[in-house]
Amino acid sequence: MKNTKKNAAILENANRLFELQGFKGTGVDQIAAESGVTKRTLYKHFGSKEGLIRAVLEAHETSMMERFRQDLAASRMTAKERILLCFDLYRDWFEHTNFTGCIFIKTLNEFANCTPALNQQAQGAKWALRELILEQTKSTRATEPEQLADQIQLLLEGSIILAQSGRGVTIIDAAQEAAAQLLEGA
Amino acid sequence: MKNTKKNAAILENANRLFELQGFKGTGVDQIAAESGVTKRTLYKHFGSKEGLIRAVLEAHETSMMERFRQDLAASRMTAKERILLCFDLYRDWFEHTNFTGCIFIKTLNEFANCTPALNQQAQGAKWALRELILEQTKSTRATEPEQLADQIQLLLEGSIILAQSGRGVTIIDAAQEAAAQLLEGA
DNA sequence: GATAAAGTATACCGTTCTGTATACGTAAGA
DNA sequence: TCTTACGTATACAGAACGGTATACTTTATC
Repeated sequence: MKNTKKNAAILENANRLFELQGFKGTGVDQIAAESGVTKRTLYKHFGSKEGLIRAVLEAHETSMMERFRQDLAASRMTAKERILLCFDLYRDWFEHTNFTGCIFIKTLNEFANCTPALNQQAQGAKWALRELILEQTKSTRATEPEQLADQIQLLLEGSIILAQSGRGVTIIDAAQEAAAQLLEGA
Repeated sequence: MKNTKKNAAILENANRLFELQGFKGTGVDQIAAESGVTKRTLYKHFGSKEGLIRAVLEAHETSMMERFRQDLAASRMTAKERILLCFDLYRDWFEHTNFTGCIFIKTLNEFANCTPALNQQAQGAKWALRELILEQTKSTRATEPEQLADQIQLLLEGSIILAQSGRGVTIIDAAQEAAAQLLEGA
């Protein structure tokens, strides 16, 4: 019991600090300190910094996908509406005070050429999102659901970058509009 | 003369290593060593690591924009064709053996909450790209050139992320297709 | 050819990094 | 109650970090 509570605290703080400062910009000491835990304990639980990052990414992917599935299944909507709802979810994310970009994108950029395991994990998360979108595009009876799913994801990923680029939250409106247009044409 | 040659060598190597390993993942020692220069010289030229990063970003933005303007002005094309050509340029970039993502996106992700100056510089580069796209969308006589430019950039930025995510280079085809469709509808 | 700038080699400073060792407290189950 | 497992506090090892100092050598210019 205590075990899982400490564990969760470490994961939460690690996730927060990694998002704020990046992976290589965050020391294990800081994570341990802010989690109210000694380094010794942290290393008992996760083995290494890389092990901790793996755990953080896994937890993040799980909660992200759960969140998506919940929100998409919540109300009775058409597939098209569900796809457009994704952009609303992103809008909420961007409006959150602590928005600092996507942790998987951070992973891809920090570890691409030095830690393949982490890189693959981040790629896996992005792929999972695509599969989720694909489920929806298939339901729209679009002629090319795979390409449509790719295009929706392109807009979503792009919106993360531009939201980070000082473009206001309004960038998501342009993305949503584009998605609507693509859905119409498919 | 020698001065500028050393200077260029440092900038090139720093750019390459930052792209490969990230900013915080690359030490000044390595940059100096691989540039055939002592740390002393590097610090004489750029003052600090942050100064070097600033110079790298500035040089990168300059050469990127020059490259774009050259390629877009090369042949006689319609504005729509020029916009679609941007996706071909990105395809070339992705196919390059050393593609490791966008250095400005790396900057946004590594320095968002600890070095505002670098963050602003990266935002500036993304904004410059948008302005370049906007010039083209205005020429298409689209009803909403600003939103259209945003949408084109969304697709371009998204394609960088998905190209890094193990999705093949083919992702750029989906992006280009989407752009064509948006241009048609505008 | 003298002079002054700029480069080199090398060593160092203080800090921070990941990761470990030692020694002590605490909780719970047999 | 005793043991086992897990936590703490603290200190340290060894390396890498950004940045600087000293002393020697090259290079360009007047």
